[in-house]
Amino acid sequence: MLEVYNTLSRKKEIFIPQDPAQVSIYACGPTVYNLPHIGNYRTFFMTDLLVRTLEYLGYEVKLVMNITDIDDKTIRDSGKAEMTLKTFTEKYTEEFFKGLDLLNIKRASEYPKATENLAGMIKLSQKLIEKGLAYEKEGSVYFKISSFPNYGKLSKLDSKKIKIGASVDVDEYAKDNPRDFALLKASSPKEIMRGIYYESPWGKVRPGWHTECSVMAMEAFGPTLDIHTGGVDLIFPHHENEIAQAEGATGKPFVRYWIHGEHLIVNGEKMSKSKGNFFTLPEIVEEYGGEVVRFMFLSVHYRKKLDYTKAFAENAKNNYSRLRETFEKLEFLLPSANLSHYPADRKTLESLPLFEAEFKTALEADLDTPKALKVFRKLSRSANTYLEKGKNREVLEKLLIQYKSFAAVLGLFEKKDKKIPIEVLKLVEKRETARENKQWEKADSLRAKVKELGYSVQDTKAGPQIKKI
RNA sequence: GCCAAGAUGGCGGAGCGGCUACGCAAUCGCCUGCAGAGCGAUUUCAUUCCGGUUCGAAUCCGGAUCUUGGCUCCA
Repeated sequence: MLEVYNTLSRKKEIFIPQDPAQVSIYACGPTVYNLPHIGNYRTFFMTDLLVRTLEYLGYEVKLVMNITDIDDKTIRDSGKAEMTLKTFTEKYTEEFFKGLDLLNIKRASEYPKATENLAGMIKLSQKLIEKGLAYEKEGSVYFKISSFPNYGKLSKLDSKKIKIGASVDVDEYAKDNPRDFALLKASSPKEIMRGIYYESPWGKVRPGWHTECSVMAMEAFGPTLDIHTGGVDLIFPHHENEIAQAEGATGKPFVRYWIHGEHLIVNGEKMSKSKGNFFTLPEIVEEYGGEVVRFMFLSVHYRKKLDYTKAFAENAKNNYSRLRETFEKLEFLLPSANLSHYPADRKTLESLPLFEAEFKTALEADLDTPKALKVFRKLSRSANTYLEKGKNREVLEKLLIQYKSFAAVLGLFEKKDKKIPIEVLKLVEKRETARENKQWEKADSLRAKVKELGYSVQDTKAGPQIKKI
């Protein structure tokens, strides 16, 4: 039984999908106007973790994540770059996918784009106008929050008390009430000149940000979906508005479980370009590797702020390496493991189901990855201890299977190691011969050569273990 | 102003009512031609402050102090 924290109730709830055959998840995806930063990816990671956990627990999952490829920022920055909106957003969509791969984030079933869903948005707007929940003004369509009594139920904000921002939008668009939000925005003359518009009953328009998500989510799953994910900052107004639009139109509950991921901050401060503490994913991956970044995410619960600091990153790197070391050792030793030479260690074998149970319990408790990692470490230690005294094939096999099972749920150790070059293998072989003949100087110089090629050799009882540095 | 979240050892950072976090650092041992790396074990050391609940609290409940975040584009 999976328990998740539902923002709607502010409580942990037992998760029961409406359709036992398939869990429906909609995740807010990126706005493709620049390289996503590491905090963005923490949220995408969180959704990936959720999917993997559900699959581990035996569910079939369908995940849909949108790509916002038209909004104020994409229009503005594509203009600055003197590119068409399409070319510009395609470039950053590709970057986004590259980032997912770096973090072993599994692809969603679909990535619908805002620009491809205008028909649905226009239809939704029409329906809301018919119901008296929206109105047209100067070519834009706005949602009238005063007509929707449930407004504020997710964010727990009183719609009358929401502070009106000093945003330019307030005067830029003629709304009845400054708190009303746009479903469709009238395209500006400049936008029309660039071809950024769609024909609608109210003239040439482009989508409002909130509209696309409601439309694409319902397009994929119908009026009610199981889970909707996103970052905490989307609770208000984005998700609040999604609820208003969807429930206003259908009269049915839109989302059964809202799951929000906390932010990543840097040295105790919010990431921002002006503070100079803004990190894109490639920058950090460059230094630590994608799996270590993933490990960082895993080591802090998704509803807790992750304070990214140098010390924290180093810590994660060490912890990660220790786990990986054991994994590699198991893989390395297994082929040469003797069937009967060593006795099967009962204690080790019997501990495996216990670890498995503990691991599962941890994830079921609102995706408690820090605890799951703790169990993983226990397994690692247990494996290490066993390897010191015995190498029975059966035990090694079972340890490795267990190891891989944990790793798969957490999304670790998936990077396929590039094949070791023949050159390196030959050098190592020569070195072994030299060692057998006790030609230590020769052996050492060969080791140095191997190192130059970017590999290290460790002498073990089972022979030399080669690793990429 | 209105909502939230958090304060743990030399450092970083888990823990969510009783039981080992873990990593770094230190010590010992194993392994080794050497080296590195690895592995195991060990010591010292903490729970922001003040109350309360409890047989028992880092953990639950008040209060204080400090820090951070949201209320506006935002993962």
